[in-house]
Amino acid sequence: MRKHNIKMKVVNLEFQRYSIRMTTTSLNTWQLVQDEVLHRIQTGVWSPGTLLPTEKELAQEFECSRATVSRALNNLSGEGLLDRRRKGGTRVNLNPVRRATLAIPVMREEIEGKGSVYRAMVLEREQRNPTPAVRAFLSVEADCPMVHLRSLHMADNQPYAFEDRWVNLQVVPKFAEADLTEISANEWLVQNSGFSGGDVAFYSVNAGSQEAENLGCREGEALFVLERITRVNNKPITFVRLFYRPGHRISTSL
Amino acid sequence: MRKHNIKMKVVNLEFQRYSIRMTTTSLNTWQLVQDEVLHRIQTGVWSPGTLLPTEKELAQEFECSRATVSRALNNLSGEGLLDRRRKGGTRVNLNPVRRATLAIPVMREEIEGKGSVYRAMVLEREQRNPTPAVRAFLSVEADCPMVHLRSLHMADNQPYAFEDRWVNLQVVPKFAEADLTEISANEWLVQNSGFSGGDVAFYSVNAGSQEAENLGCREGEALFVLERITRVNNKPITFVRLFYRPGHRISTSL
DNA sequence: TAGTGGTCTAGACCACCCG
DNA sequence: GGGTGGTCTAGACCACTAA
Repeated sequence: MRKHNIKMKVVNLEFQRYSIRMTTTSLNTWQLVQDEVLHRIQTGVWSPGTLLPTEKELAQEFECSRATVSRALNNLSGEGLLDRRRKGGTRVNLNPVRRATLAIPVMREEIEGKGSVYRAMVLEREQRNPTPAVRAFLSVEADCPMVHLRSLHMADNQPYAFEDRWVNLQVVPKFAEADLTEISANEWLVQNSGFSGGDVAFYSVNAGSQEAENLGCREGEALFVLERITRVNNKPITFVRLFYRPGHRISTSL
Repeated sequence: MRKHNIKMKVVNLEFQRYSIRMTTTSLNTWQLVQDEVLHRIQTGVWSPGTLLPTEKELAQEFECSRATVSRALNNLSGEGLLDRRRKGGTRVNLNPVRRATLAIPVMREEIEGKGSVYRAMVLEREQRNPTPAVRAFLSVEADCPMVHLRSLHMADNQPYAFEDRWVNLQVVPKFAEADLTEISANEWLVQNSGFSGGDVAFYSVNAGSQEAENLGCREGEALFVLERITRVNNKPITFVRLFYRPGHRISTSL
């Protein structure tokens, strides 16, 4: 996309948003194309359901290569704004399913990132077989050796999150001797075992007596819960529930 | 990346995972490269902190173009596994910050996607100025004309989520006459106004009397809340809180 | 079956930034 | 300053699928 000597329509649109462009310093062609397409969608030039010109046509209009147009459109498609299919062309999604990307950091970084001092303490640690509920969740055998941990994550010496974790010793037997005074179970596992996938869920529960006691809140208070199953090679390696203190929220931008 | 006539090491690794490859039918070069790099990370060939070979070297090893290697590595970087910087090279992240991508669909699609019948009812609709709390959230003036809506989303005639929404009539004046019997407020806004960005947050609250009554649950039960501010052109257009019925969870895979 | 987007290449130039 | 990744191109072939 040449910055000068360009079609009238594009010049106008670029000019309208020049103040924005000046600040964001987006000089890349694919970003300019993406912004321009986004702008046309937002202003209704291409309303929901509209069939966009082909990549080749857009490449001609913007005077850039098809690959560059493709990158821009694929980005918008990844954000849920466009629906692209071979032969069918590219359309503006009727109901743009926005996808929110949440970062799930290590607890230490989450807390230190807020400027607080991180500290963790292991409250309870036992080696045992899984409870029936845990067994069902992880689909492991009844006699599978596991470590059950309860820990507390502190921010500035205030309870921040209560952790209830099961670790599968069949997959990571060395965890039985892991020293968790320096690093947390999560950090140990990240550094000492692979990682291939898992599931995350968020939900909300009323605090039980155990959570209330450890988090220093009333029983029954609504707690935000992050639940995660981590697998390596399709074998469940750990199952963890993180009960955040009341008022915790996770947020992101669209 | 040629499938045959390839270095011994790669052949071996491909062979080890052949059963997986057979099922996933990933024939693209960039996917093969990505899988291979992922595999080397997971098996510790490239442990956390390790500096990877340059794109050019990897392109030579995999016998493909640098652009293809670049795509594979950039994908992994986007997933938080790699840290890439010019001149600095590509490293395996020490603490892989996993990013979970959550889809935030329109309520109708969320419910119909579960095979249930969707129905929505507007419980209350009034035109008024914002409360101080809403004003602070949206940073609008005190005399900004708004519509305050309370609605209930039903799945198979059971309460599914309770919605508390404010719409900024300064930005979308036509909303004042919107007919919300056929489509929901969200759908109306998606189709009748642009969209440029917003913030989403998830948290958890105890059900108040209003939520309990409408969702048919006890007061004090822990509810999962999705809160969203949507903007067009940096002007707040709507602010919505969705209180899901007890037990609701959102989940995703890593 | 024809037309669209998906992928890949070889090469080029450039911006960034570590040493 | 030099080496890395970031971007871009022109062209090619291919996979999918709507008409």
